[in-house]
Amino acid sequence: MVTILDVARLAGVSKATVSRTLNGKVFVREEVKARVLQAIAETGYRPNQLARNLANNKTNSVGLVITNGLYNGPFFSSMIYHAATHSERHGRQLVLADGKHSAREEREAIDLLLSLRCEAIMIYPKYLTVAELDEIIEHNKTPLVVINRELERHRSQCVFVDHQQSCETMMAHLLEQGHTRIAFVAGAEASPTGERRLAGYQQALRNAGIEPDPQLLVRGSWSTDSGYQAGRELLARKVPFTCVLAANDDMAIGVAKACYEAGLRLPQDISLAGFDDADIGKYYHPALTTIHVPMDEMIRNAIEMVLLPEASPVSAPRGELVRRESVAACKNAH
Amino acid sequence: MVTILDVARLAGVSKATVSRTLNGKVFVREEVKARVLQAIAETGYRPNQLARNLANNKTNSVGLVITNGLYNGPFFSSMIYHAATHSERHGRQLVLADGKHSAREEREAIDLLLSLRCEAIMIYPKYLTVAELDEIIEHNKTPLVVINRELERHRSQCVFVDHQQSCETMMAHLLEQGHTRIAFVAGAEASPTGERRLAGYQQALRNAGIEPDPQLLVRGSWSTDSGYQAGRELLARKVPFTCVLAANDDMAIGVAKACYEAGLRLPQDISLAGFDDADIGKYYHPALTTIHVPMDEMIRNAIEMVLLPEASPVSAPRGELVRRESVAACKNAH
DNA sequence: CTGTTAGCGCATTCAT
DNA sequence: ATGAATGCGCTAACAG
Repeated sequence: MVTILDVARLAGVSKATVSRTLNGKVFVREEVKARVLQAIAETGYRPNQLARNLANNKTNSVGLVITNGLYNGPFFSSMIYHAATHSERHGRQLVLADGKHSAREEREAIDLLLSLRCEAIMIYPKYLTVAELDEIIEHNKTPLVVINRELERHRSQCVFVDHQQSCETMMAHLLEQGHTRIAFVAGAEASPTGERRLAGYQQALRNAGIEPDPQLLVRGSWSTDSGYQAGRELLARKVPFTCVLAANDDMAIGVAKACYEAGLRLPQDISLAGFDDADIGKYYHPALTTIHVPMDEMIRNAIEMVLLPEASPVSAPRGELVRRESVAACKNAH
Repeated sequence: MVTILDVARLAGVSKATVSRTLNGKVFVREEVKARVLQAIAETGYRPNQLARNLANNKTNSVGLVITNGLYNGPFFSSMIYHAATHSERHGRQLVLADGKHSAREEREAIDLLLSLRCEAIMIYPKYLTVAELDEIIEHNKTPLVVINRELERHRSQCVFVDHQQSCETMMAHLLEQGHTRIAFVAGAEASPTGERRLAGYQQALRNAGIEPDPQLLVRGSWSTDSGYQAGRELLARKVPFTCVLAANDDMAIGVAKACYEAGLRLPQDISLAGFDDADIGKYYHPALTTIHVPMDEMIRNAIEMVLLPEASPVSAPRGELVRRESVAACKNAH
């Protein structure tokens, strides 16, 4: 591998001069600069970022910890997309680390990013609890921001949306359409997001004077397939309902498949709604009513929090109802 | 930041000893080791990977260049997922670099990864031509593998599937179902993948004694929305067709939306098929007939090629027909 | 404007 | 088994 020294020798200058012409902070005589550039071209020299970063004690990179198994779905691919875009916008390289399947591994992923000397770290936690995250933040010097968790002790180190209230917004819409027998496909157990959405569902029902019927509740695990299974389960119970709300769009689409298989029409026979506003929802038939989670804004906020600590704190973005075709007025409504 | 020296001092040993207990290659007296570990715990020391990598001249990382704007779709999210999984399996960290919007920027992304001293680099090119890729491979010492391009001069540095023949396989199925008026929604212009699929479409038609009708061909740009527009365009032309083949699943779903809007039923009125076997296809209604592109296998091969150069070369995986519900026998068939 | 020197933090000789 | 010294490739004073 050709180093800066090789270039310096070939150009008949010192390493420092090569470094200078490369970094352009200090003036170098045009003639000398030309010789150096020439030597660089001839040797095919490429600065070693490792050495550079070590010398500067600065890496120009931000890390993102998420569970690899999740990259796949539309939700996380959108997250990675925005993370990469906004990192780039701030001149930083995005480094991904896999949180895998346990709190310990999520910690290790953070450690890896820390040892890589990322300037800042973002984490979309799956296993680490709020208390553990608080502790990690407190024991670390590098800026750390948690995505999708509310950290009461660290308001400037988290971005999130209020899932419960988003769900209540959705429920208000559903109830307004005359639905009262609304089934709910919950997210994975122990998922804070899932629990908040479930809580919103139950709260909205009670506010409307309706006691949640356990027969109308079934648990999925976020995947489309789990939504499909949940839909079948719901149908098999033979309890009446006119509307299904799934805790994310993927599961909603799974539910739709189960309905279609049972010969039901959407939205004429069953109304359906989800959460997240995945791209597919817009093109699905019928187009899926959902709650838009402002991923772009969340990630942008997260990156700015962590890269521009002096920036004014931003308010939590809110989920927004997106009315499309999959929810119709309830025909049985009196 | 606490360094190895701080730990050494606190433990009353030399830096070398700390390094040794950390790397475990050389024996260290248990008692001393314990003291060192103790000191590490007390100081919260975390080895600096930069320094470590520089000293070892080795980074344990592999780079992946793709166009950020593409992260979003199911195709690329699946790619990133598998890339991360297989890198991990080989103990390597995946680093993403954005190829952005031009050949120059794709080159820069490679350069970045090179300067980061990734051990190996994978690229899913969008703008760089085969000739340029050949040249890049020849001028570089670090292993480089190109995904989704056939490099005749570098058989061991590329993984790909034969899109034309995959398309012919699909067409054979469609023709077999009695369709003769088959519309085609092509991919983005100048996309080799798109062109190969288009060529397969036309070739299959000619082989069946049917002259491709330009009225049945419309160009999209891979996105669902472009598929939707293409579908509307097709319908607006008022030329008869019984089947639409889209160059990827996203566009197929866009076409489906256009059909539904026009009051057409799938597959009774129009058969529909796509490519890539995106997850959604399985749950779409009707479930989408498609060609499975073995992303998992491709990426695994790519990583092994580049990390285990002595491994025996693998044969190109083939796209496989996945028959589902969106294609029905042509009722007009004589 | 340019060369010299001294680190950045760690791994690895070579001695002991 | 452990310590001292050297170097990885580069940047940043410090001189001149």
